[in-house]
Amino acid sequence: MIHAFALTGPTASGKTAVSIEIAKLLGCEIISLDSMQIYKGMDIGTAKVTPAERAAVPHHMIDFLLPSESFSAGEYKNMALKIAEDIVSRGKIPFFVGGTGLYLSTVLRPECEEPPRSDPEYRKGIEETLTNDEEKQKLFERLRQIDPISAECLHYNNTRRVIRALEIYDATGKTKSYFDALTKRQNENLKITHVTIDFHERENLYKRVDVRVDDMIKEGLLDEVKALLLEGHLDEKTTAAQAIGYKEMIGVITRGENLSSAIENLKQATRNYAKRQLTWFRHMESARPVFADDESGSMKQKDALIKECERIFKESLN
RNA sequence: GCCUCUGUAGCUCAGUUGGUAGAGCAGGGGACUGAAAAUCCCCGUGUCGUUGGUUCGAUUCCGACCGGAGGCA
Repeated sequence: MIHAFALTGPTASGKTAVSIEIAKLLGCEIISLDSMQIYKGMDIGTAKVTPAERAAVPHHMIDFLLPSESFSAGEYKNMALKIAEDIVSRGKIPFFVGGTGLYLSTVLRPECEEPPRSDPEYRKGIEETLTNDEEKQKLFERLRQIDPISAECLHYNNTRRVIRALEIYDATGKTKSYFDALTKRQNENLKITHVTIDFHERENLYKRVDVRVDDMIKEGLLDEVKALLLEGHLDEKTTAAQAIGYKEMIGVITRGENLSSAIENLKQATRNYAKRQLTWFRHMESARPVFADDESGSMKQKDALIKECERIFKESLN
């Protein structure tokens, strides 16, 4: 049985600073819970922990892939759990920190028969047939025949997930809902103490997002993306090229789009993303919210926030 | 000064041959099981610039006025 900590929250909520302090205080190693910080060279745009921070506290699941390589939540789970065991064997506490909700949810599920890896060729083949609304509905209808349970919780417009559900069936002859059912119960081997940072006043978060984006630009996000492009690691089709901050800069560099409007778009996309993250974490059963601002809307001192989180983690150790 | 266009949701704009209006974006809520920084779903009352007039009824037609854009001087 592994006992791990998790700290989640929307982008720019201050997770990193809190996590470093907690890790030092309670003896943790950090496992990044972030689908973009896995990539080498994507530092500024992902607000990756600095070398100094990494020297102070060991970080895992960072910088091990090129942006041109693909990755998945399943691989994340396998790798991260192995690392967590390793950390425990060294007498430290594994500490998941980041904003990718799916990765945390996946880690929390029990290990059992695994659904197949997703196949880009299969995806592309189907996507090409989806030229209009009618085709989408037809595809959805096929899923409804095969796996009505999965179809029920999907909208036919969400072709990405409709395709995934069909892919599982076509590859294995078993439905997506079959695999889902296997993991419905809790992972008995993992106990998690999960704190999520929230805001009473949404505007406080959005202001921080704007400041963060301006900082990224000052730190040289545009040059970072230029360099990645030159090295040929950021071609348009990869996941990494869709990352917020990267897609906008790619537009500036390769399509001559206006930089200041790209920055505005980047801020907007980040705010929208932060809201989605909030929704995800607020509804996670494991999540215990800690607010970065008080009810009247004024921001808490950083130390106060750290103390609050520390108290929850500390108590969970007994 | 004259002429033309224009003023409708936080923003950009549709629209009503006269019966008080609707899209996109923003904003809010939600979903999420190996692409997830992705993908998708739900939520639209606002002095229809102001003020007179015509009309049973005006945001819609007419006049004046006040903004804005352009043209001629």
